[in-house]
Amino acid sequence: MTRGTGRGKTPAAPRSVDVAQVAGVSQKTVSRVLNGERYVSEDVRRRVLDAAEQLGYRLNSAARALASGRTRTIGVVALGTALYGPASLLIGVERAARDAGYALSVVNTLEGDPGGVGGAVQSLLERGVDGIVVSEPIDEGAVPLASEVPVLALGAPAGAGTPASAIAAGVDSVELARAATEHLLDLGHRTVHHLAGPQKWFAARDRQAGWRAALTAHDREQPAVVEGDWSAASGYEGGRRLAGRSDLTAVFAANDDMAVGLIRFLTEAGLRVPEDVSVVGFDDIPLAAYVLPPLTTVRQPFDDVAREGLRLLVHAIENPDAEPPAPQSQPVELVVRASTAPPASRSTPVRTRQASPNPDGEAHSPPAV
Amino acid sequence: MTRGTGRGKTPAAPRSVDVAQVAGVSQKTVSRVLNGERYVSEDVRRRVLDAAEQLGYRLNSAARALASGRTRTIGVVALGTALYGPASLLIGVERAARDAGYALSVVNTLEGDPGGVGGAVQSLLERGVDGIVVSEPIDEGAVPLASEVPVLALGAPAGAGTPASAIAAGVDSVELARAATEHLLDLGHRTVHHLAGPQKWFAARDRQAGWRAALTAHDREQPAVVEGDWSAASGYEGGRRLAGRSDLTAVFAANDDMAVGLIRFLTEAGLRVPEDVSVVGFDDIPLAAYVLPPLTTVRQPFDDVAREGLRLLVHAIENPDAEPPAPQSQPVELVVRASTAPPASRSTPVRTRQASPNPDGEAHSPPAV
DNA sequence: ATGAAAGCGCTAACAA
DNA sequence: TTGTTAGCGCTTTCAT
Repeated sequence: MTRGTGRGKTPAAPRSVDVAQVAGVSQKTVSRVLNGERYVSEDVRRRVLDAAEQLGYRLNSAARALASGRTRTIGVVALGTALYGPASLLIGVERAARDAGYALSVVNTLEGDPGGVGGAVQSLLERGVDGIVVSEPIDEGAVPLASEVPVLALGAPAGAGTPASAIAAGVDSVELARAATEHLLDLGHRTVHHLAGPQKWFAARDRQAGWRAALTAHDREQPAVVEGDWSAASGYEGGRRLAGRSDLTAVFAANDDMAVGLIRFLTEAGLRVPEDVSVVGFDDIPLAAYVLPPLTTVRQPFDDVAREGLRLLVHAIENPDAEPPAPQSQPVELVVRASTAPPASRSTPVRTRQASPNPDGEAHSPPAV
Repeated sequence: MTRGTGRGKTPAAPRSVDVAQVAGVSQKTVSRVLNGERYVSEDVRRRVLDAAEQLGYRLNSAARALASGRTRTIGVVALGTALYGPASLLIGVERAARDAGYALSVVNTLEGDPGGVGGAVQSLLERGVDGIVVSEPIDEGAVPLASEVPVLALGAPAGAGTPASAIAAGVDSVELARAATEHLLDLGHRTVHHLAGPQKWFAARDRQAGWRAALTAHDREQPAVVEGDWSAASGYEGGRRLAGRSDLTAVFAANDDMAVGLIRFLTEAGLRVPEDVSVVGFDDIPLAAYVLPPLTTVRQPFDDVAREGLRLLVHAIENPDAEPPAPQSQPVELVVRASTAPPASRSTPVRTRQASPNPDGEAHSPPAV
């Protein structure tokens, strides 16, 4: 195999030997400079860098990976959803990885795909990643997170379903959910209903647990939970199930999208938000402040979570033996807007309109503003 | 360097030679089987696969990449935003790449980072990617898309600013925007105002061009464009600038988020949507059907776009010389919901309320429902 | 249809 | 502080 030195179209990319030759040093020295190792004179360093620049040299990371056994790549197993939470986490992970000098290889698992996570992890290992991030894992029986590289479970509670070898990081969703629920209780509501996320998500369970904890702490009744799938559509449907309850004055929805769907249903059913029913969401999506009414919600510091998780992962990669550094907890931030109010303001219903049968409102019916 | 055969913790991963030995064939034959090459007897194939399974063999893709010069990896340069459009495109790209047998390496560029795209492309080339996708490129002077591998500009119009070597794919945003605008004209509005996206985005320019084309075709007046930054917040601000116009009965917003912010402002300003002002968005985000009023918008087939773009890219990677296959165009889909209506219905203003000074509505003001 | 040998471009160990 | 020598685990010629 001749390196296309002939007059082919591509003039063969320069290698580190070429740089070495131009700089008048050995190839190993070039390697030293490129890796920032110690014991290189400033003079030599300059010459090497100049030569590299002059030749337009670019490191071949496949060769480096083969020789070193490391790829400086972190694999991410994500869910392949454009939901605000997962998407934000992915962005945070990418940024943190890049800052730490790692590239990112992303594999999505279709939800419901059996063995999806396992297969994704396998393909990443084949790719030689140095570490793996499983973002927003869902609990589908045994998750095969055990592997020869460190694994970060982003959004899973430590211990729950994850093997001890895995690192866990995330916000304390339980605490956030509790804060959301208590906000409603503080406003004077007797109890708070819950529109939950799909229970195979750890995130959904945590939020439900936080809601339950708040009610328990205040010794309130715990209404039956209605479960959605995170979508606004399911929030709308959830509204249909909740609207009939006689003690419905406050709802904690497990995410903002469902809260929006819920509000739409309640509004169409003639219930005013927040006069008749208060609603709290979760996430603080960018639209939350601009829907009508502006949504009271709980902010998730996705960027901080991703950054913190990656710090732990990179530490585990680069110090295989050392104790993991102490995780830092993230601050709770409740954002109070206009979708919550004291229950007292239940006066006379203003409008009474039937909920439209088609949630899309494709028809030109007068809008509910 | 001894392959950790000593009694270290890790028992050294099996290599293809090991598989060959177990199967009783040469190492090259193992390679043949693994790559699905022809001329391997069914018997040998079986033996090799069994041996591989038995040993728990996993291909070392760094070695493969070094030897073959190909990584079977596609690099993606994305914008690092959780906006629905870019996020959806990324998901589509990942799926399509995986289906085609390619892994994905993702690099985000912070918007406003000078030379961001260039640097990202460099790092991907260093990583040895076989092709590059630049998602939702923005026009910041010369985009250095020229490179030794095929580049797909996803969301850029063919030709505009992209070198000839690049492949372009995307929806025909101009056509979609024209359709949105014509929907409003068809309803009887004399003209349509435009809340545009940031003009350095190709997507924003295309939508504006489509809007202008529709007005020109119908010989209508073209009101001054108000520019936002895609966010609901900027839509709200845009509303402040638009609300004073005397002929404001219809607005085409360049994306759904801005439309939502705009509607919020108009509502607070005492203008009803759609009775006083009709609003059309762009994207059809999942929430579009559930905000109040449900948003008339134009659907972008992100998944189709990504799939089609990747088809072209993979073709270019695997057939460097061949002509590119003909791109398929995507269907226009206008989703009519409740935020648009004929202008005639302008009757008597019902409420007249000042726009609140704080867009977040943190106060417990009665909601605008 | 299968095998032998060479080498991809780098880093790791050991010298000097 | 710098250089020498071996591989890393595959794919690629070229034989057979």
